[in-house]
Amino acid sequence: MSSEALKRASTLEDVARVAGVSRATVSRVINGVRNVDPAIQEAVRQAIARTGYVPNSAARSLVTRRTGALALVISGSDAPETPDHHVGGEIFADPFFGRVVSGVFTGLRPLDLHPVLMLADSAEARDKALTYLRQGNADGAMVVSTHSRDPLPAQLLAAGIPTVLFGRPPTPLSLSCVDLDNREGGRIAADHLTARGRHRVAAISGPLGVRAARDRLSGFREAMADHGIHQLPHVEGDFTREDGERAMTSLLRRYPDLDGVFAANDLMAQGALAVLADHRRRVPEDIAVIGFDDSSAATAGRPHLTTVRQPVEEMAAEMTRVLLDHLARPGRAATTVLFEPTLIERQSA
Amino acid sequence: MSSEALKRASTLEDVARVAGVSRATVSRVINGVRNVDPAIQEAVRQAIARTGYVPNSAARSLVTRRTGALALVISGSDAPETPDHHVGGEIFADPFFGRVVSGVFTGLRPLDLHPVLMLADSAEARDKALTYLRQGNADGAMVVSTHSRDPLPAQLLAAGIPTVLFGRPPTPLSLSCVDLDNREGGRIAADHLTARGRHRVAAISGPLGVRAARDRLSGFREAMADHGIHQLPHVEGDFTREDGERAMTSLLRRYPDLDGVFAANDLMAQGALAVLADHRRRVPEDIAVIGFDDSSAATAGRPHLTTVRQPVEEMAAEMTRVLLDHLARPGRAATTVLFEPTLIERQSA
DNA sequence: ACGCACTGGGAGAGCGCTCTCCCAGCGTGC
DNA sequence: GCACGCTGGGAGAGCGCTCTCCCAGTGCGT
Repeated sequence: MSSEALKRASTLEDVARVAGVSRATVSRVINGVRNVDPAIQEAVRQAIARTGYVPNSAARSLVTRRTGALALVISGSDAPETPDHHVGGEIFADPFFGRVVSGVFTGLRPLDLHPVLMLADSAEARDKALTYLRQGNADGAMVVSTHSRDPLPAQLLAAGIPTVLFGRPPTPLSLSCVDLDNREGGRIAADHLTARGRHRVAAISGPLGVRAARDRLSGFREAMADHGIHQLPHVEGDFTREDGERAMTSLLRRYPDLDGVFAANDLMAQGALAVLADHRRRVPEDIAVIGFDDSSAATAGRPHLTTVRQPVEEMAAEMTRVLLDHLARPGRAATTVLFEPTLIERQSA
Repeated sequence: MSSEALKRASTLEDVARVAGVSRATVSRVINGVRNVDPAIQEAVRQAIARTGYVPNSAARSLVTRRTGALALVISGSDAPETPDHHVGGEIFADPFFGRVVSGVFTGLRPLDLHPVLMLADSAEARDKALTYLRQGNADGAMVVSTHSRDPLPAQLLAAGIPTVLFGRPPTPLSLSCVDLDNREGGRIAADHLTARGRHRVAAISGPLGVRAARDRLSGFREAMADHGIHQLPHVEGDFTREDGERAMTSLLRRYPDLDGVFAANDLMAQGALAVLADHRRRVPEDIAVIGFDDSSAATAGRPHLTTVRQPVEEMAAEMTRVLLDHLARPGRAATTVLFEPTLIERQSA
């Protein structure tokens, strides 16, 4: 209204003065707490409009001890920071990341919350993230922790920060988490491959330091053994497409008569597909390929990937809901929500 | 230390008491402001360690008027929210998003800052984002605004929120921005295609409501005209792989003798490649394909895409630096940083 | 010996909000 | 007619921090 509007944001005090009431009443109207006379309510609303008042959230969180922010922590393995690579490049390039973000937004949309993104890809970054959280910059944390010996979940627990994990930690913690039944996923892949009559089968696993990767592999191995196949060529990959290419190349050289491959994620399966195309192997006729995740990579190339679906978006949304629930009702026991993998049958197997 | 550590976080006051100094002195030590006697400094540090003190950032920002958070706003076109789709699914699935995030982290890493992610994909979400920013939840905003008539940049300017844009707005605003010389990128694609002897060429553009898409197309058209080619079949896509497939299919039906295609991003080029494979067209022998971006999609399939590189990570990092600069020195004039596209020659053209 | 700049620490006033008290006014039951 | 609940508004005490003053002590020049 006046020229001072330019220099200084208006405060509750200003609104109260304009409306001719006390600060407390304005606060009541804004937060919808207790009964306030309709006429006064209207006067306050007009005063707010006239002053262009916007509540200051720092002041608010100082007293409420709530920030209205949730952290989404990507706690990867310690990434070597090469000069030509950008921070977290490989993590963010993975469709998995986008799916998690999408799911988190789905869970957050109903409320007025926004995630603050943190990358904890080194001991230093982890400490900073922890400090940041302890300073009360966020009300809680959602942690996508890949590496088994990641200390962050335990640290968050110790710091008393409400936390939900994407993926179960290797040793149980009293933290809530959402996860996929990865072992079952591996089994599904094995069953499908053998049902298709494949018996000379190999696996491209994820990094064995990652629990999900281990579970997928052991589920696959178990089911294969159930089908009488005990010899299982195996190459460890790092979940990137490039590594899928490398793994497939090495597999092809060592076991030229392979007729089936299970890759622990779609990106590596895509890499395998590319190498197979280079070698003029027909998929699925000569060699069947089955991926994992059902990410956008599955239908990016030709043939479309048959894959074990992991409903990442749903899982991330659920993780968000669980965290919100913990914030709403503190002191509730930790829960684990396990999702079931499903087979998505396309062309590659 | 004591049992009260459990119930109440320690404050400056506590540290001061333990160290036997005043609050002000503790604050000085923590913030490294003014000279403090080394002995006292040490005493304060020990007191901090003993009390497990962590500064409360809400209290701090209340007085400093700084939050230490920057917003990364993805202000897309109004997305229809279908029940089966997750929020922002397509945006987050695009490698572009991950590259932006990676670049932002690169720019933020040196400081202790984390981006808070906001999705402004509807008028309502935009209002919420604006409100959030006006409440002082972040010190500034980085906006990836795609759609031409997106009102958000102007609103942020009006609200006096330090803002940097990824991509120039259609009508100049006094906001800083980083962008690619998209027109030049289109030209590069045209020059390369004609240098390869392709004359029956078509374009798959991005949505013409997006300035970058328009610029790429007009640059391409201009250069083609320079080479004597004035007839240019054109299909508008929406930057997704699926739409690339759809566009290529339609192009192939209408112009079966095409020998070159320019797709305005790699995702659509990848879709085109898949359709060409389905039609048994050899790339690049029968038909050359050139993409745009040089994202991970470029080398995902076979053949590898020849593409016009947009250094998204560098651009996002620069956007972050520009914003930090504006925050450090308020009142500086808005700047525009223009990046040059480069040709990355691979197999598809 | 005195004044004076300079160094380093303390006191205390806020920053803008919430929330607990407290209290005036009013209807109700006996 | 009076005590009593009940409704709705105001006063004011913080939340935990920063930062401006202010002031004591020290070393220096003259």
